[in-house]
Amino acid sequence: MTTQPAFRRSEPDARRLSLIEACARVLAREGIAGASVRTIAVEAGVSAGLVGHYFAGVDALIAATYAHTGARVDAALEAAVAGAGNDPADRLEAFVTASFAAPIADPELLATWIAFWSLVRARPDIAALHDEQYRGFRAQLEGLLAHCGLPDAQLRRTAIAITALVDGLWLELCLSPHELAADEAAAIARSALTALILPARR
Amino acid sequence: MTTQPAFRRSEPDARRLSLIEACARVLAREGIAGASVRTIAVEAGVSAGLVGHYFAGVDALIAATYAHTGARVDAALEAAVAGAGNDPADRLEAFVTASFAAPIADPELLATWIAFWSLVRARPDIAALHDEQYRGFRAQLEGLLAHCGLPDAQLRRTAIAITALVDGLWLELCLSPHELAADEAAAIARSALTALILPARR
DNA sequence: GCACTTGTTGTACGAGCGTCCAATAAGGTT
DNA sequence: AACCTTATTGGACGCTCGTACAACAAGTGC
Repeated sequence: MTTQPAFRRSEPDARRLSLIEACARVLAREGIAGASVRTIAVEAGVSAGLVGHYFAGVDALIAATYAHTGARVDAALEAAVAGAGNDPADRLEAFVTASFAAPIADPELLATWIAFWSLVRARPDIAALHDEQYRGFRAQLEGLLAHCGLPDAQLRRTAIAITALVDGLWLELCLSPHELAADEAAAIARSALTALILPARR
Repeated sequence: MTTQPAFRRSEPDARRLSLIEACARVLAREGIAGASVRTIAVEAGVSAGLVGHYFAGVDALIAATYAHTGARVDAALEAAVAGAGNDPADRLEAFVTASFAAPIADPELLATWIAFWSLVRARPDIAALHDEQYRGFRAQLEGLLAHCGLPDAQLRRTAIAITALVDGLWLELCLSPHELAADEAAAIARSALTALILPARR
């Protein structure tokens, strides 16, 4: 009888990624309070000590998870815009409504996102990641708005309003999924978008 | 030489309140991770054991803090509407913009609020409080919208959109206070509100 | 088949956590 | 002045936390 291996080695990058994904799942399920080294390690199917081998500490793992999740969102939004053709209005609408379709509208991702928000005030490194993410999101939105003919003077405020709307709908989608469905959120975002940019374009 | 008292007794209600307020301050400053019994007790200037005397546990204290904070917000919004006169449009605008003036626009209150949001998924009791708070907010908003002549068919979606906008602006106000000031948020909310209800009223 | 690298485990440590509870003392009553 | 109620303290309990580290073993090259 041949004894099977007690564990399998992984490519360092693959193991890093699996830890990050496990961290995201734990954050989504239990919130920041449950995101301990041991819980995350169990979720990833490894021992607790391994976390220290790949990350400087649990704080660094959480920050890496934030960065990874943010990149996922960015990529999905970019793909949605790229697939929307050349009409500026179509591209803008695709950008906004992509937030309420797969893979972004995933409840797990939204819950993870809220966990990150709750860390911003107490953790300067998380705050820096947030600011970066936020600037990128708003810059892209301002660009799309400019191509739609929105006057420069209104770009900033309109972008802030739309971002706030999207974030607020994300919140509701995550906190009260029984009250608001993703497709209704998308519909609300679409009509609100029209209402917000309509007055300025005529 | 007369020895001064080692501690002072308080009216039970006053002590309860001081614990709740201390909890809110800790939540705002350190987030949910720092809201331990000992930290809160130090913040309130009492011993750790006293928390157990007034609340079933730290979870109950946090829930009570949520309820208290929610009631504070409700009262401020109600007062704003009451002081806005009789014109339906004025009352609606007062309701929305009150969210960005004292005492609601307080960074500490906003940070506390985000800490609560991060608890909703993992804590059924907090989720229940959230739903209650949310229903109340939206019901009042729908009432104000109806008085402005908005068709019944659009009440729900418009109320959701405005609520999302307000929550999203709160978020930004709290997470990036250096990027967005309360008065600019109020201006954005005001003009967005106009844009959102304008198309439906003509 | 041996040696080497290093991914992985398990344990140990100190600190902080929530909770419980006996002892203390403050403030009012008689 | 003696007394009673109970708000308040401070310490003890068992637990989980993050981190560090020595021992182990999987996979690779020779």
